[in-house]
Amino acid sequence: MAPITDLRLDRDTTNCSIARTLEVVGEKWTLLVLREIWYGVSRFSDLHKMLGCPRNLLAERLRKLVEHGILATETYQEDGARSRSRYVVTAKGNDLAPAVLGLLQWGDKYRADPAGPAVINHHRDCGAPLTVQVRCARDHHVPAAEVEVGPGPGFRTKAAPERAT
Amino acid sequence: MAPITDLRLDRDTTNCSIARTLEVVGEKWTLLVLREIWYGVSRFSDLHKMLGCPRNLLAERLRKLVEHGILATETYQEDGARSRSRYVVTAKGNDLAPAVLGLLQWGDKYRADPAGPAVINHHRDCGAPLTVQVRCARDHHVPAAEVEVGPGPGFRTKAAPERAT
DNA sequence: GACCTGAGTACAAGAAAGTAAACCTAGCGG
DNA sequence: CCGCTAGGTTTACTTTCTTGTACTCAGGTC
Repeated sequence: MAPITDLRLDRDTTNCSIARTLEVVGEKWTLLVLREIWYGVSRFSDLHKMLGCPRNLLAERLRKLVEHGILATETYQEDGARSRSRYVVTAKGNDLAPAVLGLLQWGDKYRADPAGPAVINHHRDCGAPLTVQVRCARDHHVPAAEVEVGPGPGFRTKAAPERAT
Repeated sequence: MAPITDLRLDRDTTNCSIARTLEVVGEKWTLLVLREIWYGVSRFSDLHKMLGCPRNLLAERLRKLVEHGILATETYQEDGARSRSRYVVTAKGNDLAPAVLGLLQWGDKYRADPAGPAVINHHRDCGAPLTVQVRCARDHHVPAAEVEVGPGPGFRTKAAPERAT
């Protein structure tokens, strides 16, 4: 990745989508909660069992994820049991899949268990395994070295060095 | 995303590439440091200026990233100045690009600044803007709803409920 | 030889986040 | 109507992070 122009030292760093995403999902456990739910675990106590994280943190993370529309709660009732609630991933939550699968892919490549990856993702429709890729609008595969970073419409500089009037 | 089989309640969660990746880059500031370096900021004091994070944390994050081979230090010398060191991203670091651009993409979609994104990434070779996509080996574009999660070679169950001999 | 700059290290004090474990509450089954 | 279970709260404690200053060290400038 290389900057196309100088995004450099007077750039206003407060408008950053990466930072804003991390505000929502950057805390410890948050992405792992999401992972578990993707993997099919949906109830509070099961999540707690799988993750081994403190219950209050789990509760807090779930609340935040629901608040941000990444998860939703559903109530359901099994025969002869009282109604329960469980968590499901929304479309907004599913849009985090590229990012999370990107982390998974990196871990598989560089920090894998000797035995290999614990899970493998496939395309439901054709059975082939998945990769996360950066693509351009003309559908070229774009390796990181060919990424060019440039200013967008929300680009700002901070405290433009204007002289006193 | 849906599990193909029950990865469920007796799954051994210690073999997880997502968790292992987050051990390296999951702390506060780490991915933002990487962002700055991708954006062309490479010197300690400049990184400090841009991020506004405590110097000791910046030093610690940089050390860890270098330790893990995501960054490397280079020394360089400008005319008539003494030699300095700066940080550059390695190939291993560049492999985090899909994950980080995935976070960026999500932020652009759901938490954008009113003015729009601060940066836009293009394909250097053709100028077209980028997206991060999940693709299968047969090159289908795979939306999250078509991702099927199954056990891999490193899949383990924990404390298999074996009877006493 | 005194001072400046870049690249850190060292320390202290307070705030925030994370951890551990006990406690609470609503239904159901007996 | 007692206890069990799922789904949380509360409270106490520990670790990290933040804020902010001070110090080091090397090479170059004045």
